[in-house]
Amino acid sequence: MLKYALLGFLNYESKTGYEIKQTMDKSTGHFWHAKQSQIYTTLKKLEEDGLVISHPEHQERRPDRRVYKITESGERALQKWLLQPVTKLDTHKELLLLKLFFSGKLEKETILTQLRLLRNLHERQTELYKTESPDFIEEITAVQPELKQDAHLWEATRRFGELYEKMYIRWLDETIAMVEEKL
Amino acid sequence: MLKYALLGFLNYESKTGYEIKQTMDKSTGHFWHAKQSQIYTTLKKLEEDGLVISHPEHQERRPDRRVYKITESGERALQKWLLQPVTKLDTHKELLLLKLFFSGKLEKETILTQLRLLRNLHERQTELYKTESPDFIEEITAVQPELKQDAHLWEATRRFGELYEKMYIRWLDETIAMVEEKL
DNA sequence: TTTTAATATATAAAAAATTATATATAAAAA
DNA sequence: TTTTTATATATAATTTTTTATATATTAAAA
Repeated sequence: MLKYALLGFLNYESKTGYEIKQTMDKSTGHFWHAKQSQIYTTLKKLEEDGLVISHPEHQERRPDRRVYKITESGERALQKWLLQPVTKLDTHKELLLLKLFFSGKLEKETILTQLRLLRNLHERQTELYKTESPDFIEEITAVQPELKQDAHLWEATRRFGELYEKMYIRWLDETIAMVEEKL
Repeated sequence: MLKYALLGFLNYESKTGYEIKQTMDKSTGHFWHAKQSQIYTTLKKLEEDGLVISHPEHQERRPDRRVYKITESGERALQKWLLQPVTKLDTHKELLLLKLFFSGKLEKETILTQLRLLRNLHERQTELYKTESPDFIEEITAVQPELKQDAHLWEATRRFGELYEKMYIRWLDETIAMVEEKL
């Protein structure tokens, strides 16, 4: 699927792999991420398949860079993908749940310490969703008001992150209380 | 991390790769899953590393099977891993969010159809959490009451799934309303 | 002013995960 | 009674993802 994420970004404007990485981290990062190396190799494959084209740009005081541009074929592929509905749920990996599942023989306090530590991490993440991400959206639409429709959808994805964190903290509180009482 | 999941299951009792797959699908499936092929190859690696040992069992009317057993070294590795706290959040991939993020140019009705379809999927998943999973936990503790502590933790992981689905549906309802109003 | 960290760019190697393929029996459906 | 589907077992090939490595400049810190 990463290929479609890359096409999605390039459909707004041409970019280098490096720039795409920066943009992703600030926008889709919390529901779709990739390492820089993976972005570079996927861009190469997209070019082999004719969905993007690139040209090198010489730079004076930086390594040369390679700018990628979506092709018509790439636009069609993106459009086709966007029109396909999602027909099954994603599966996720939650390390904390995996550990907890097998923690029946650990001491109560060990489990509680781990749960409380994680609660802190999620508190911090919640703050990030409430501040950083909306700023990012406002910045963009200030400069490019034609992206207002897009911005509503971006905001919906940010909102998902916020609700997710709230849910997680609620579950942690419930689970901490349960462990205190019943284990 | 799959290796620790496998050690976790084998720490309850010896099993074949096939059996582990069945058990995983019914228990950790919603927060930690693996394909059968991956389970087999990871079991092999665990044996090379001395964390499990296996022996083949001849069967009359079935292909021979290979039963894996955790070693002392494996038990120590599992214990050590369980004691390490989780220090950073998992990242997830949510296909629907990725599509939505790039859907600014799609027709309103196309987006709504996709959101409503996904809402159905999540409704069904919610039902599964409310019925299937608790049954599974009750079955086990009926036969092995010494696993009651474990069962509380298993129930907590099931509860996570339930809260997650509720949150997802709430977000879908919010988002559907937003699209109807603002796009 | 030397060292360290950050920015900008990318490839190579290794590990993890998915998809495809293979064999054999039993049970169910056509 | 032939075909299909489900159960039980596993390996091979491919794709995806992560980790490690590489180069060069600028800015910041010691």
